[in-house]
Amino acid sequence: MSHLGYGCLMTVDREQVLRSAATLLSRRATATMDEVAKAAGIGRATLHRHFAGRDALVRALEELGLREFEAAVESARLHEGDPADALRRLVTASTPATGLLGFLISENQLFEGEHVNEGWDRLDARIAALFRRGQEEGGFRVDLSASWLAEALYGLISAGAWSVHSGRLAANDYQYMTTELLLGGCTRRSVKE
Amino acid sequence: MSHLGYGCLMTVDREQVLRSAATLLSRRATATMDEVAKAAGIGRATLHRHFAGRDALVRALEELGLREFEAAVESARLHEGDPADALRRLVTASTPATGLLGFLISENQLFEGEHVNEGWDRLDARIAALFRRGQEEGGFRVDLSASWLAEALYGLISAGAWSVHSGRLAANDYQYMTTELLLGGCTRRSVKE
DNA sequence: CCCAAATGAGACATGAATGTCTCACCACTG
DNA sequence: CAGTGGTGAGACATTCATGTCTCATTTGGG
Repeated sequence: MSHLGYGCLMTVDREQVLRSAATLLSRRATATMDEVAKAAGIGRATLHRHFAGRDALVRALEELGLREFEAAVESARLHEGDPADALRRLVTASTPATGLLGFLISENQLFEGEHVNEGWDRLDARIAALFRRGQEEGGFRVDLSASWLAEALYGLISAGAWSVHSGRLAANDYQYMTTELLLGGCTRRSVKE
Repeated sequence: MSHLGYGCLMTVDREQVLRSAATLLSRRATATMDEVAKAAGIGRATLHRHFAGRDALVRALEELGLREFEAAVESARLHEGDPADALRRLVTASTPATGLLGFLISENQLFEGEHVNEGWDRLDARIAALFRRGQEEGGFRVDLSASWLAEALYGLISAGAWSVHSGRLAANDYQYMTTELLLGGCTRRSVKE
């Protein structure tokens, strides 16, 4: 039973499989189960033993990504201290999940009519609230809507994840490049022009 | 012969089909040809008459998106005047193509090993050159690499396209939100802190 | 050393999407 | 008022990914 995850010697690392799957699927969503398996370095049969099917795989991806991002949001304590610092903490804490997030962000219509993960909406609201707080406390510009800033954050995370994976951006630079660009864009200028 | 495109009364608007296909596929890349057809408001048979198959459809998408983006880059005259203004012109000129770009940006591994569109690389280089020029002329910060700024631009275009399509961002605000965030992030501060 | 558990490779059946075709219908043309 | 060209709907065969299974092999534990 590798059911609850870690441990269980000799068994496939479920999370590792999901991470490589996310990386592959985020840039070629039509990839075959066989390709997903190969990308994870396992056999297709084994992949099927862990995930009943493609749907189950994608749902597991959603779940893990959401769980990790939620943990990141939690640990970043968005409501405390300087909003800019809170944003930095968020980017730092979510760094390990960028691969999964890249997938969830770009493919966000995974299951047709389905009530788009309420969990995601909740996190989205908390992040937008951070930007709103920054605006109210005077540090962030108010001419860029909080919800747009949240969307921009997702876009930059996604772009950063891909840049790192494709070798155009050093992994060590990811956090700085992302936070600086976003903060630079949403911080109010001390002086006009 | 609707071969060369526009005109031809009574015939399906090829570009319109491609645009709606891009919008759909960018958020659910596994969508069926039938769904693509319905999204475009035409029958599956008609879709097949215009595009030999799924591959042909995607390639046509690539082609049109690249062509439109190239035209935008061209008309923006990136090497002239203030780099910030050039960037504004680019965002403005590329606005009609955001739907297509959103697809091409997120799904950029469309055909396995294939030489990633050299056309795209060329445009990418020109855009990175714009940011580099901005850095050399002193207007843009140099601690964010030009290639990262280019990637960030793509990410923001993609995020903006989706925000507009999903109703979270007014179409009229798209250009302002995108350019202001990016320019705010890459412009050097007149005063420290 | 032997057993249990998990894996990889492959064969196989199934099903869904694909691609092709026919036919009736409508719009515009001459 | 035919005639032409494009279309939608549906039937159909086919392909290919999927999902299930078996079996040999490897790995780690008792």
